[in-house]
Amino acid sequence: MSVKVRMAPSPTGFLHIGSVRTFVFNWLFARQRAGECLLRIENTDTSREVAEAVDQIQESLRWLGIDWDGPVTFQLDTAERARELARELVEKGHAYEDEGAIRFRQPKEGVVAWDDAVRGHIEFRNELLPDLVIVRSDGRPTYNFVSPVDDMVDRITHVIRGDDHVSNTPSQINILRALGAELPVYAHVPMINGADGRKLSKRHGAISVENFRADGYLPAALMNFLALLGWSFDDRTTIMAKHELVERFSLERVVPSPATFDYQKLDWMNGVYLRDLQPDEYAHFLCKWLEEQGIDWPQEMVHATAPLVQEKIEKFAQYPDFARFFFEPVDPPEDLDAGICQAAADRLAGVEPWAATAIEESLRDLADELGQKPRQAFAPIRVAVTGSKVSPGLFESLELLGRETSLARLTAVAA
RNA sequence: GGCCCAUUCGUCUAGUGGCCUAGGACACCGCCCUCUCACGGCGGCGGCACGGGUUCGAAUCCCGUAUGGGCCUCCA
Repeated sequence: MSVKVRMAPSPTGFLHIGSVRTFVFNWLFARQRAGECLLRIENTDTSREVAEAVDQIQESLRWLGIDWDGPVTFQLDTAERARELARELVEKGHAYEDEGAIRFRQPKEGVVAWDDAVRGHIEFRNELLPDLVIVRSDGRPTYNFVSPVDDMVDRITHVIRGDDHVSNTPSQINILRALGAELPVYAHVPMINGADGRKLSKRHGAISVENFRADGYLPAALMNFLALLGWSFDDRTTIMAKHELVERFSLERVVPSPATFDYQKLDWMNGVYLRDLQPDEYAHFLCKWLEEQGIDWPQEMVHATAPLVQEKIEKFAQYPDFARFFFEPVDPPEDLDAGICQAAADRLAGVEPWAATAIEESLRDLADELGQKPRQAFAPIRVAVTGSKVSPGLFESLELLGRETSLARLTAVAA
């Protein structure tokens, strides 16, 4: 039998990375089993809805490479259907009116239990479950009612969601039973915390997909990282392309305990993906990112610098500072060794051809003649030319900058 | 407070009673490479929350404690 899952964000703002991790699991599961993955916006609480959120959510998912089957649906669209079912429940004695609202009548004895695909057997005593409101006095059905109803109507086979829903599950199961519906398989995946063990929030760093996009992470790297938060393939595999994740994912290997979001590991992983790109691909993604950030440096030059920075930075957000000297004037400190800069300028004036290897040869000769170690001699030259003690390869940078600019920067220090 | 859940290096995790002298990755430290930074190579540091059981044998099973989290809204 084919599986069917749903991703169910609420449109209250940008897509939170924790929700996305849950969606990644849903998506991987569905794609692996050649099933369906729906996108349902849970907008039952109209007061918290943010207008642009619905578009934003889709844009974020598309960017990450997560697609969905069929049109986007809205929880509110099934409100009428839910109201009818609520009335039926009242007629059958499974629910009752209470000050204009309708409450679900929980069974008063026994237990409600399910075998969670992630956490195993879980059970609750019915007598402890409150009779929850399923339709508000203003007629809008509540989340805990519409959600199982939609799952029933959509014939969802696996409900894969955050474990903050564990406590809602017994009530939703009782509702589904009262409705005569078949139960889906439940899989409650652990939450993601910040380094302090608290819920991941702004003060921890990037939290929405848009944040990560703006920081210059690659979608494939982000997905790889997210998939590994609470799931693993084996004891050693960490870098996995999308198709490999799809092939290898399984709910059985999702762990039940919460995970901490490790930004450093994400950075490392993104660096791995960045370095693995073909040079032209790298340049292409870099240009796209710069454009998104509103930085309009000449594309041709950006392309030329790409091979010089590819192995040096872990995310595109580091590019502007690292490569700025290619595009803008530098402002080196006063205390540079003017002598060696002038000597370098003199030497470089006659280098032919103006290419990294010839430049390197010439500067090494200079260092040699001055009786200095290369690292010692090149330091002031680097600062004079790039404005920083840390930069892409010096000789390649000089080549790219061109003789004129290079000499100008070197002599500017001497002046 | 009640109910439910979780607990292996700092972090992500492997581990389903003997393969564990607990493995890998990130981070960190050291060395090598080296024009800086990074990459790469080599090495190091570091963990089964605690206490009881069960068993010939427990990170793995059971009970308790502690800690953390979730839910207990006419929020989702």
